[in-house]
Formats: sequence, structure tokens, C-alpha cells
Amino acid sequence: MLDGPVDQVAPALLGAHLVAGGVVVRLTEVEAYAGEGEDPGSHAHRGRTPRTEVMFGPAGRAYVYFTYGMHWCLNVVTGPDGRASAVLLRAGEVVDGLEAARARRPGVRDRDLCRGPARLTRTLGVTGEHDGVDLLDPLAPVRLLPGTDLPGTAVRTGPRVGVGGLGAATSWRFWLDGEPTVSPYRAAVVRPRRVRPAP
DNA sequence: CATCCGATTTCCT
DNA sequence: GGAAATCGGATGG
Repeated sequence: MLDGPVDQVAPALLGAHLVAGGVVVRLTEVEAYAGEGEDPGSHAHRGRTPRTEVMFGPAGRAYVYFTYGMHWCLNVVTGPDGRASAVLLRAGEVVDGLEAARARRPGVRDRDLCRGPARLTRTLGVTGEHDGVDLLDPLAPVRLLPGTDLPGTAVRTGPRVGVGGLGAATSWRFWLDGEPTVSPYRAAVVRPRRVRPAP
């Protein structure tokens, strides 16, 4: 299920279930990232580092990274060993454990609970401590279940969010058409460097 | 809807 | 040493 070109594996994960922290989420939006040297948008592009170590390991592992000083994002490592490809889980619909989800996100509307990669991890209680866990292990604290209920809904594609430069050329973002839980698209923008206060 | 900025990790210079 | 980061919440128009 996780073998093959990552741009084919990624859309196949739509409709799959992610289980963690007493919450079950049906995935509605994902992004594909290829490996070393192939994809400027991928964290593994520049080779193996401590952070990207798990991306070079077996498929089915969780690659969890920290960004923007406060957010965790969850990827599923795909492909054969050494390929370092992964699928970023961007959004989903809570289909079970709604109470637990709401408890973790007070004041958040239901459809926004997992509407965005960092919201998804927060709602499920996924953090860096889950980096490297085997998502296919029935006993793992975070689990990925094959999409048995893939709807007849069309899969739509577009450029990845927050990926600029050459990496923006590929339409490797995949989502289920018409799903309200899909995150709002934000094009990659380069912020002008902030002016430092004079000494 | 647009802008602003947080507060930390990683990786490059 | 420091920019950039697979972003989100708050705030103001």
C-alpha cells in the first residue's frame, strides 16, 4: 500500500483512517514529497540529517517534524528503504472520538479540528515523541488504517502549499473534492526580511 | 480578507 | 550566529 511512486501512493491515502489519542480521522488532504536530490520541496532533498533520518528508513513509519516555533506536522514515510519519500497528512475529518478531539481544541469548530497539518496533529495529540513510530503496528500510539471507505468522490490535485521555487512545479497536493475539512490553499510567499531595529 | 507575528528546531554560513 | 521553516491564531479593516 505504501510502495510505489510517492505521487501515486499519496492520493491512495485519501480516505484512510488515522487513529491517535482516542480520535479517528478520515484523511481528506495530503501532499507528496519525494526523496534526496529529486524534490527541492522535500526535507530530504539535501540528504540525510538527524531530523530526516526516518525518511530514509522503511515505509510506514511516522516522520514528525517541528516548524514555525510551535507546530508539529506528521508524514507517512513511503516507498522502499533509502528512497526518503513521504506523504504529509494535511487535513481530515473526525469520524470518531469527537469528544476527545473537542477537548483538545476548545473553541474550535468541528470542521476545523483537523483542517491543516498542524491542527491535525494537535487534535490527535501527535508530537515529536511519535517520530519514527511504525504506523502499521496495531499497538502503536499512532496508527494508519487502509482506506476501506474510499468514496466515489473525485480526487483533485494542485500545487503544494508553502513550497516555492522548483518544488512548486509539481501538482503534488491531493484532496477529496467538496470536503469542507480541506485546508484553505495558501501559495508559498517569501516574506520580506524583517528590518532589524537600529542599535 | 489581509496582515502580523509568535517562539523553537534545524541546518547552513 | 542566524535565516528559514510542509503554519495557525489573533486582530483590524
